[in-house]
Amino acid sequence: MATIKEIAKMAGVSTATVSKILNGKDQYISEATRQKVLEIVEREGYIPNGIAKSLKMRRTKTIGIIVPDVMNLFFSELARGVEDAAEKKGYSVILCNSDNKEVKEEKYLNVLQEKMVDGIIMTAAEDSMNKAIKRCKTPMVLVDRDIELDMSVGRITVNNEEGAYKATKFLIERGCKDIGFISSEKKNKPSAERLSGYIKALKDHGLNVDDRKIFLQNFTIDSGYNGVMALLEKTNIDGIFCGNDLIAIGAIQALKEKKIKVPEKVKVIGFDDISIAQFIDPPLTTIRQPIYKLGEEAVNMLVAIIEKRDINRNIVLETELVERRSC
Amino acid sequence: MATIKEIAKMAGVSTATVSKILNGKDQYISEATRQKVLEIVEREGYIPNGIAKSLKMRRTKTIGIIVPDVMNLFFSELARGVEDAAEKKGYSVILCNSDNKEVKEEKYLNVLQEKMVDGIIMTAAEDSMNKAIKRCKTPMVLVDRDIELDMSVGRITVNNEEGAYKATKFLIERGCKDIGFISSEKKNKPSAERLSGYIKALKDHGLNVDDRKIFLQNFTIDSGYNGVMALLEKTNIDGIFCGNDLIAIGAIQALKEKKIKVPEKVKVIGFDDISIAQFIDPPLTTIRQPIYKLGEEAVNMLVAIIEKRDINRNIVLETELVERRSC
DNA sequence: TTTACTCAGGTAATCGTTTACTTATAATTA
DNA sequence: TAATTATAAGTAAACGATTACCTGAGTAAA
Repeated sequence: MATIKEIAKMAGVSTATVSKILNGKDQYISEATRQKVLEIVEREGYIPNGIAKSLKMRRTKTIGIIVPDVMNLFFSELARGVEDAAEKKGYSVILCNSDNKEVKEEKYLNVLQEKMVDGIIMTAAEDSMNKAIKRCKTPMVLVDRDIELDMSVGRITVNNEEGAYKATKFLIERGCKDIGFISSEKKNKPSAERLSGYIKALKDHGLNVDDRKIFLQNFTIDSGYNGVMALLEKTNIDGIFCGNDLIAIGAIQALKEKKIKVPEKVKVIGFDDISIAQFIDPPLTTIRQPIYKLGEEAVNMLVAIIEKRDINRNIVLETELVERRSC
Repeated sequence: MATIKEIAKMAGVSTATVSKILNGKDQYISEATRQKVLEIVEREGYIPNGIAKSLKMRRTKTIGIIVPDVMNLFFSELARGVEDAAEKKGYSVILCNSDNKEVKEEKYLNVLQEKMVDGIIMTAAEDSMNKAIKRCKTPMVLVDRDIELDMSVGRITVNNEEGAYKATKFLIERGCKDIGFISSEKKNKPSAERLSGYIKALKDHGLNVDDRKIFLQNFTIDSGYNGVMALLEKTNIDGIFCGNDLIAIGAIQALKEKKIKVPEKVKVIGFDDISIAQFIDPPLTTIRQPIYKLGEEAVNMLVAIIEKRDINRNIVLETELVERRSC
């Protein structure tokens, strides 16, 4: 692979001249040499060494994104939003899957710092990550899950409590009296917030909160299935608010197995509106999060932090109820 | 951020010594200095600058992956397989979404080369990419789609024709006489191969190939929907082989809308076995591709090429029919 | 005593850019 | 004419690691 030095020699100019031309700092370069250099660059298929450039410039035009799992539709959409926005701004993105494991999160945080990424977008598993995050000097924005932390990092979340409130209220208005809640553990922030919204809505409408109707495990299809099975053993339900759409999918599957009709006997509402929510049977009523936008906004905020522009470092996006046929 | 020079000064040793210790080349380092250096490294939270390292070592321990769209479940699973395997081997992965657009593919190919990735894994849209690919000096393996090219790149594909043959044969054995085929355009290699398998199976079983039963558009849910609508206008069908599961989802949706029962009136079989195939209604019978494994194998092959180990550069994985309730 | 070898570390070139300075010439101004 | 300015380059020092080669002390063998 040719280097700038060789290109310079071929063109009979200095490396400085080549560099200036390639970077548009050609105010004081004659058109003749400009053309000649460009020609040789083209002919040789010269590609500048970005690593050398990064070393000198102290920036890599690369950001890292740490998510639990890209195979999860929520995070694949988030990742896509991030990548699209990053690409527009001239950044590449390094993808890391943490499986919600602290040890992997910490490892990736380290790798990304070694690779000198300009910034990191992260969905951190738990509050216990805050030491590691604090130690990290790279600009960072936390997405989806808020972490107890000082204000040095950006945060982009969704109004979970209000979304959950809307969902629960919707079920109540459709006549449900015994509403179950299936979600992830409380140490998962969004899950905890959705639980609050659920409880608040019940109380506001004179329904009482019944622990036997609450099942907290994971944000997975399996948990949805398990949740329904567990709930049905202990109590009666005529509606389920699922902490996310994957849970809703598992829940509906379990209900079908039990020959319980959705929405006639039990109404189900999800959270997220992942892309397949409309294609399951029945099409899922759910609380839509602007997932793709979450990713875009994360990049915008991150780049602002990187460029030391002054911006709002705490964005909360709103949700929207999407009515389909599962309620 | 501290540099190796500062660490060396604090420890009262040379940078060479620090470097050797950090890289395990400490055969000729006394335990005392080793401890002292490690202590200071720990205390200062020193993280070596990977960019500088990469410049000197001429490798980045990073690979790039170019796929049409991570939001597509097929590619998110592929990406996950790649990332997991890469992580195990100490590589990071830069994610690029091409939307099947040549201009984006070429752009990313360039960016990745500038970033000096050690290798590239790619699902290239069309044969027309082969010039750009040939020009690229970085080790590369093509996944999912084969491209007319000399043997300098690795390829990992699936036996599409045989899978399609199995699928079509399965429908025939279930009593279907009028079998439609909905898939992507022919310039998409896997789609073309699946078409061949479909045709071969029909011929082998004495059924004739009817152009009105073939609809080629995209590998999307919408295309599945459009395909069914188009097919129903022109002809009768009692079975559909869908070029992938997304198409099958759209097809089933269209059939439901038309009040045509699946599988009673029309049997549907997909291709891929993406993670949600089992959760749609009815659960989708499909030809499973080892998608995750495709990603893993791609990394293994790529790393072998990077390390100049001699290996088979053309792997074809087998498919497997997964029977569920849509047939 | 001399030679040779092992041990424990240091010196400095190198990777491929960018860019603050410098230089040289030509053009303009006073 | 002299001084200034604009134009068109070139020089070389970083950026932060790695590592081939070098050094000097101690030890063992001849």
